[in-house]
Amino acid sequence: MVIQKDFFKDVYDVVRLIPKGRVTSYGAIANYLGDKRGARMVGYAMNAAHQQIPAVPAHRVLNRAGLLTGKHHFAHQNEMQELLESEGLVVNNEQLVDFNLYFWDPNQELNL
DNA sequence: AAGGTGACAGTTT
DNA sequence: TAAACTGCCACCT
Repeated sequence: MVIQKDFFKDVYDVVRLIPKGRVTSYGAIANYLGDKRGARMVGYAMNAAHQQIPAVPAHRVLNRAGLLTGKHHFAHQNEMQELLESEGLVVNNEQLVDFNLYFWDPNQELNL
């Protein structure tokens, strides 16, 4: 498949809009897309994010608790944490410190 | 064609 | 208060 469904494309677009040093949650993206129940679909979409061009900053997308649930899907399991730390964020035991502080809500920031 | 899985989230016990 | 279960919808076998 050359392209992905619009839902996936929209997910990637939103993720690419996340500012450097900020993070968001799957549910927030799903909510922005209007599918509050589609949080799992967002995560599934991210599963194919690695083959998207330009690369989608999937490392900025965490779960509701701020856990790096998807780090296992990266080329290197520490890649996600390294990238987050590279952006000035702090990760402790698979969890982002002050997740709420760095949280980036598309519905709020994009002022839908 | 049908069933099972999954980078989540909300509700209930 | 913390832990566990169910609900959801698209993709894969």
